[in-house]
Amino acid sequence: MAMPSAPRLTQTKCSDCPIRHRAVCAQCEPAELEDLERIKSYRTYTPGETIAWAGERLSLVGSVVQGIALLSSTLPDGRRQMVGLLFPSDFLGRPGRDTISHDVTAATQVTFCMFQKVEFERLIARTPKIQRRLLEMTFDELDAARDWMLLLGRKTAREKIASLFVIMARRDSALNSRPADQGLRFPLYITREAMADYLGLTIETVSRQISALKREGLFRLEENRVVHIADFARLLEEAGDDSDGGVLI
Amino acid sequence: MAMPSAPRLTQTKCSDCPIRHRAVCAQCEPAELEDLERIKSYRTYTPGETIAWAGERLSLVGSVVQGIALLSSTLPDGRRQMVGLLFPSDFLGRPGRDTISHDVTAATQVTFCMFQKVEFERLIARTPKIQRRLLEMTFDELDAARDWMLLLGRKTAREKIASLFVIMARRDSALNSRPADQGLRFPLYITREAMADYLGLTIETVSRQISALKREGLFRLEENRVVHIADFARLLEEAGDDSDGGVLI
DNA sequence: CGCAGAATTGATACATCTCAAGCTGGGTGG
DNA sequence: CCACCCAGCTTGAGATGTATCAATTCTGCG
Repeated sequence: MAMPSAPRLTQTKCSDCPIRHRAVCAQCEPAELEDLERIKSYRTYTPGETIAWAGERLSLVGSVVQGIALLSSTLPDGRRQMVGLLFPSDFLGRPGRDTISHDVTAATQVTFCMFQKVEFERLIARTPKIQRRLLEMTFDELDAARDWMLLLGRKTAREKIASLFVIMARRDSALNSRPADQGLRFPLYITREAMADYLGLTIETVSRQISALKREGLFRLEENRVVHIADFARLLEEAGDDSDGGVLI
Repeated sequence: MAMPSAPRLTQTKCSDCPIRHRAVCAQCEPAELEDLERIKSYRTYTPGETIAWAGERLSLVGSVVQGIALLSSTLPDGRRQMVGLLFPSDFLGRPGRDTISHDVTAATQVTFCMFQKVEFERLIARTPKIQRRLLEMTFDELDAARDWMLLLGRKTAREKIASLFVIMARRDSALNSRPADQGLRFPLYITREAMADYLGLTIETVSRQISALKREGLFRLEENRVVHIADFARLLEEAGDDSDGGVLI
């Protein structure tokens, strides 16, 4: 399995959209989808491209349709911390605010289904179902952020790497069903630097811990970019959280 | 200034409520407040008391009216990380979920204005204004959690302490207007252990850094529990984030 | 083929943790 | 009223995990 080829999306029909049942529009009726279709537009960014800078005015909000985007904060002296990893169906932006609080960059080629913020605000004001879905998604992100706080504050470098791989395996398998005969595996969409920024480590430590876990047979790497997990339960154990017996989802 | 005396609340009228204009009910009209008044009830917990355990069924949601509550997560081996600090007007619980994801404890005597979750859900379903306010508050908490991720992942112990004091000074001054002639000051409602758990440090490191900053004249401590800040701008600088010139709020 | 960015590996430094001892203030009971 | 106690806090000395600095080695690509 090579890294994803990422064909450029030219999607227009919501009913065929890959994130139709997961995104902010998940609970919409056909009539409500038509409302959305009238005001949506697609935007695609190339890997490494900056989508927005923290503090910038951003008059758009929207969902990741394809690819991965990164949210990060930077201290004045350059230290950086990733604070969010946006997978397909995740929502970017905040209705009711006109600046964005974090830097947003494209990790891979990434396509958004965007709305003008003012139009989206009008829409949620008259469509409580969408507002409710957005509330659910925001609570989910808050829970995820808090879980990440536990990782950042209390886990060792080894546990951090194992936890990251667990999360990425779960998120990937929720989105893509891969042939089961090849075992559990997922692409590492992000660089060592992005991993380091997500985990609050340096790239050297990330590299050393990946090497150590690999050496101990927890996974193998295909061309340094695809992880093949040998024993998911053992990886979960290394992640340090409650060992719930190795259930994937 | 001694630690707060915390008179027990026997509040019943929303219109006199100290958090009336900040909590989830902030935008409610008098008629909507009546709806809330019918289903609300007060609960008070004593310092140190456990309010709920992570994973537990919790059929209540509500707002902190008075006092401080702590949200934390624990790893199987006992390492703990605080993931939230609930001040008056902050909301606890998640409509649409019947378990709570974190441990909740009382740092001080703390009083909640609670609702049965099912009743609150019915209420927000017919009162989009409350749902909208809850969405705003959840976005604010998400932003705060992400800022905390930057602290946990990238700041030094010294910066962490300075940042905590900045946050506590801001939150305290937003709630209580203190006589200006005595300079900027706020009570440390939480123990060194809670600070350590919030900052991802040990209590020894917290203690050493507090001593160091105190020695350098950034603040003084009154009976080890009230912080008198000598130079807020300097404290902000020590916190490491963008030095925006020492504005309090 | 050779270059540039990304990743690995090694040697050393240092911030924070760990373990241990002592201090402080408030409460209790003789 | 004083001696004691205990939880919370401080301070010290040494251990350790991760950062830092510095080479190499990979990998993809023109």
